[in-house]
Amino acid sequence: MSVRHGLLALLAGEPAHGYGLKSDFERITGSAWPLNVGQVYTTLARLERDGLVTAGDAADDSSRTWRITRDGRAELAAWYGSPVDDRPARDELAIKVLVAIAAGSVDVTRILQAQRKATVERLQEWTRSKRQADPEHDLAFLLLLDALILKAEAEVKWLDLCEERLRRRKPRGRA
Amino acid sequence: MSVRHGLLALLAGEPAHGYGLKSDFERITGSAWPLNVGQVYTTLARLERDGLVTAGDAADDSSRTWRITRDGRAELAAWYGSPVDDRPARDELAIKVLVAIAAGSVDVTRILQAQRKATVERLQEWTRSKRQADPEHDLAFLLLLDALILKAEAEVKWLDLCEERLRRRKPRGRA
DNA sequence: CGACACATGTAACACGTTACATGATTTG
DNA sequence: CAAATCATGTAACGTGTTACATGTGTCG
Repeated sequence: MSVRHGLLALLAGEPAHGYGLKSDFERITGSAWPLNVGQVYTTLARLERDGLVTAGDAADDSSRTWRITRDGRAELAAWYGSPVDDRPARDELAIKVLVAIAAGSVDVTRILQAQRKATVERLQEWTRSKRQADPEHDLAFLLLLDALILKAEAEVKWLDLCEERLRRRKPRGRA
Repeated sequence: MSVRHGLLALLAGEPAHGYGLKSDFERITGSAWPLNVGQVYTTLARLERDGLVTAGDAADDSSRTWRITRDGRAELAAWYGSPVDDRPARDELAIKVLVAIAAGSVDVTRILQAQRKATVERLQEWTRSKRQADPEHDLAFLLLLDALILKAEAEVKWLDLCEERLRRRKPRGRA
């Protein structure tokens, strides 16, 4: 529900056109998460269906101005006020590794190393970007990079841990 | 595509019934990610549609045995062989914080602290579970806990970083 | 017999996402 | 004028997810 609530949050600031929301969203998220403009409109339609936003008819000037409703503000406040989902979302990488281990006949180490390589590469890109960012102006972008970097670091740590645990278990089949 | 590929991977080991796949999946992922059995069947139907699995008709004994196809094995190998999605998935927490900052009129610190509290709580639960796990038998479960813990730790670090960066920027409005 | 695990499946909906069609306005 | 940007929207599809309906077998 990121896009949904993201747009709601933007509209809480001031009414806007669908097209503008796309730009705002991308500016705020430093273009790390591009948003297809079509998705803005589908999402707005769903928000309208749920009574969280309204828009004047486009009849007059072919551009609709979207506004958040009272219910919308309540929903937004609830979103802000409650921590992001309590139980862990399905993690594709973890599932991949776990089923690979369970399968037995798969070269798990190769998977781990390939993933590690890819993740470290992304990590370096982001670290590079971070050095070039201006802490005064690009605060949001910087925070975003921090998030990506910390996540990637955690992933690398986990991959290493997997290898270690596997090695520690594996001593069998060989002298 | 976690469920989809997860089931495919399980079927690569040996043919199975839909119901059994549910149990296998949950056993392997330590019941951290329960899988509604209905989803198993919808997913199997989609895999069948895509030619990645086949199943005999249930006509005979009302239980269908699902098998992976050659295309299925190819797809699975591709999944194993390529790192998990290159560009970062939309991160609800990051988006929440970024739009909250952009909004200006939202108490970001409260959001950060509420989230921190919730995350630390989960962290402690998982750490407790980890202490009780047997490294010999519950290897998969242990790895899963490691993943959750490392992720949560990264999240906490990020939340702290956000607060710090905000504090560092904020010195205004007060003597 | 009654509860529980085994077993299958459909219908409906959620959000996310892309591709496509269309037009107005601005600017080089 | 042509290209880019602004602007709106629909159609279609993907996975994930839940609720519901249905039946068999087994064990206490």
